[in-house]
Amino acid sequence: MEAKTLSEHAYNLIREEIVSGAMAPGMRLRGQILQQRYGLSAAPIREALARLASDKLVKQEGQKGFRVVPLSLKDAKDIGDLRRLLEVEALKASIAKGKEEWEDRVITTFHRLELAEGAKSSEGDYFTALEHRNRLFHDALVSACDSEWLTDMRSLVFDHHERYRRLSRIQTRKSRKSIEEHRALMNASLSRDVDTAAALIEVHLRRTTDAVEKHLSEQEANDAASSRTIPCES
Amino acid sequence: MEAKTLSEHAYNLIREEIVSGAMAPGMRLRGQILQQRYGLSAAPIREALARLASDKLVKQEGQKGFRVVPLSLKDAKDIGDLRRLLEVEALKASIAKGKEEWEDRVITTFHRLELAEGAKSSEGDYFTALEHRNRLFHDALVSACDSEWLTDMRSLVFDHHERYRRLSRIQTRKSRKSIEEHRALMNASLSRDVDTAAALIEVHLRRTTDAVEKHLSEQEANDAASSRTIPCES
DNA sequence: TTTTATTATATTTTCGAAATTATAAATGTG
DNA sequence: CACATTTATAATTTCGAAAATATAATAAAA
Repeated sequence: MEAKTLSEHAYNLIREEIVSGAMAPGMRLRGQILQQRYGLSAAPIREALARLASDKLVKQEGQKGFRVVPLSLKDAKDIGDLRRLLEVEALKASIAKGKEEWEDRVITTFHRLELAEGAKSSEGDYFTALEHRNRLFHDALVSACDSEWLTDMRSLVFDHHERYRRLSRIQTRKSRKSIEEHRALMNASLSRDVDTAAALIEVHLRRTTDAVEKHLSEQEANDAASSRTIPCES
Repeated sequence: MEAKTLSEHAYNLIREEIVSGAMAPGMRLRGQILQQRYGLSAAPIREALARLASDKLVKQEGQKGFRVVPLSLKDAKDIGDLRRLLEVEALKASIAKGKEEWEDRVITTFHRLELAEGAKSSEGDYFTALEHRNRLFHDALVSACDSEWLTDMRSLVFDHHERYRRLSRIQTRKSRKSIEEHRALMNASLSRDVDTAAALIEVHLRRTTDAVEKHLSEQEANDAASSRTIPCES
């Protein structure tokens, strides 16, 4: 986790800000501003942005600089589909290979997630904490998958999916009983019931994706209506 | 395809050299050498390498510079599995959405591949040409898949898979009747027989992967034997 | 007034060199 | 002779500024 180089450090920082939503979708990433924000020179910043471009988190447009990749309904669907495909596969592999250590990790992270979901939703960065623990639980589930390629790719798609999820979370606050979904998922996984677990995660992911898509299509409708009067350039 | 920036240009050039095998797996990528090779300064070279690092084609080791990611039996398996997963999915989507233009493209690229496979294998860069046309055919098959995410991920994994494929191609020269496999794949796809096409590509990819793995495990056995006497640092 | 050129400004991109870090060689010590 | 320490060398990484490019503002022409 420690950054051996300034480029790497910048990469981690900017990445986190993009995934968390602190840097808004579509936002321009001006070199000078980033440089003084992190107290760095042009080179490491640009290297970080170059890597983020390969991660599809930023987009470089000719010689017009970089910007955070915008959100779109189309991408929400494609990312949702891809995440389901990868996560199901990773979960199957993980269940097949998981040892005691894996079981412990699943149980622990579920417990923490349960606590967070039970807490009152008024607290400060409640959603951030929830999102974090949600990620830790899902990471734990697939952590016994021994294909680095599958896990890395899943992780990348997860990050993108999170950008979308944060959007709809603010509105649909714990409307659905995700605690029970998570528990069922854990139980099926620990009892090595691959088919049930796969079916459960499939449904679980499809639900979150549906919520995102619903929220985004409504928003796009609004945007289309308002942009007829106020053409805006972020 | 045109590079708007020197970084992008360098990225394309180095990428091609790595995927084609011109830059050997494990090889160190010294800045100065790359700079004078392409007539560029440090900045664009490093940006290119940073992007290639996110593509998993090069690895940055602390402050010891970059090197081409080495080949390994483990990665060959993982990449093979992942390619199958993605390509099957992309093919299904493509068959479902493909229009006349897609059919034309599939037929055309198959024809060119057929010609190349029929040619005598003694010619200069016969394998390079074959590899190229093989790629164009497979690209055509999945070209109607409208998920940019799925196609991009597939394309990345395809590149990695190619690195491995080139290795075994030199030995197993057209031992298997890949022309017929490709023809069957085309026919099933064009007649919109999703299940058959999926099964065929599954088998087709598994065969190439098996050949790669076989070749690599033999090589690893040899390496292990010889490295006992001559510890070598590339 | 609208459109097209021209100038000025701001940003990105690239370079060449300095600073940092690793590698190799050389020197000294147990 | 082996082993740790120091010195020298080479490489990567980072900086600060120049070059190239785009954006905005101004002026000229239709």
